[in-house]
Amino acid sequence: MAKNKYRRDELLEIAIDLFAEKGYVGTSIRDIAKAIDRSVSNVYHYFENKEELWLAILEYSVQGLPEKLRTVAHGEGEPLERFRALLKLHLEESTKHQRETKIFFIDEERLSPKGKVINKRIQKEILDIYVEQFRLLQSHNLVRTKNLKILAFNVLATINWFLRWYDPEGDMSKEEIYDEIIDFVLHGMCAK
Amino acid sequence: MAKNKYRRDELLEIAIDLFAEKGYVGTSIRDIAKAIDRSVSNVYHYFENKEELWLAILEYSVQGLPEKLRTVAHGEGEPLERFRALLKLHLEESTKHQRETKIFFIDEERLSPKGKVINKRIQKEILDIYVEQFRLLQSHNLVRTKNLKILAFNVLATINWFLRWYDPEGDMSKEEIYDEIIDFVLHGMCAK
DNA sequence: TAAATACTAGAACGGTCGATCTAATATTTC
DNA sequence: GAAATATTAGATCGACCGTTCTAGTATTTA
Repeated sequence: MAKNKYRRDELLEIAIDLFAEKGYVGTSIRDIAKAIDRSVSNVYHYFENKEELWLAILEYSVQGLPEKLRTVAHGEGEPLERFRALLKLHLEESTKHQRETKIFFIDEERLSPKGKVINKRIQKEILDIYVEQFRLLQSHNLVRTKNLKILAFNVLATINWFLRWYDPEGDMSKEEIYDEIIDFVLHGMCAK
Repeated sequence: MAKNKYRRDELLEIAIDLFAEKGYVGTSIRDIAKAIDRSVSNVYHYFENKEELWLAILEYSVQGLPEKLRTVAHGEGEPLERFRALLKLHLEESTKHQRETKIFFIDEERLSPKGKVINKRIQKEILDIYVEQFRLLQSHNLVRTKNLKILAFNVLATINWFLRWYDPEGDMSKEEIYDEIIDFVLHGMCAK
């Protein structure tokens, strides 16, 4: 009972790697099976089909992100400091699940209706968290911009684009990069 | 001589539509032929293979972007106003070629080595234009951030992400959105 | 220990893929 | 008007796709 869970997760890990590298359509079940040196049947034993495998990856990683973000967003403290913590957590979580988050954005259009719905829902949840934060900050006169939705898009742009160029092997430490990004975002939105 | 060019371009237009919607791997030559009600051979008559069709799209649209941006970047006027014009042009061009620019970012990893090289080159050219601008602005004490490359990534993030959510049918006019984005970017980078 | 269940491999199925081949019809060139 | 060339359709190729089927071997359950 512990073993099969282990083998299932191994399979998920490999699938994440391949999906992140070659995309959903570009990765075949045979590719995944071959990469972990098992048979195709083994994949179908743990997952009903390719789409369910994809959804399992989402559940395994990205699914929980909105809840984590909300915990910080609804927490205690000064509004601006809390928002700063929100950005930091979001960047950290994205880095931790860099491959999965990348998949999440790359192939969203190529999924079945069911997959699309789930994808859209998660993105909407995250967007709403930010818009809500901006409304709060606005009531403290801490936001300059008028359109909060566009502001949210711009902030999410910076966070999500970061995943495209960030290289763990690069010169700069994660912390340094986080600080630069947070600085950019805060000045981009703040009133003073 | 005019006619075949015309039919070739029609083909390109359809291909852009489908690639933007379904991605490179997700769109077959048959899909393209069927969408324009021609035979598969017709596609292969105008383009050597699928990859060449892709490259033709790049040439048709995105290829010229760096040169256009450079023209503004190296133009006359106050550094900051010139940079503002650069952002505006970049947003306008991206919107004009929204579908192609989207393709450009979506499937970059699924190309042949040749395609990847071209893709990377264009992205590098654009990045360099921005880094150069920032160096100039920095010498006028107009840039707050230390790391110019990360700053460039952040600015490009905002511009490129805009293509993902912008809906021509939406409420806001393009001009309004451009202004919001430019405002966000300028405050994100500027010193004062 | 016997029956039920979990797991695994490999062949096979129907379908689509990019690409090619054959052959016919326009169009241009001389 | 004849030869060369451009353009078209449709059949066909081998490779690969997601998925299923068959059949075997471990492992758990009673």
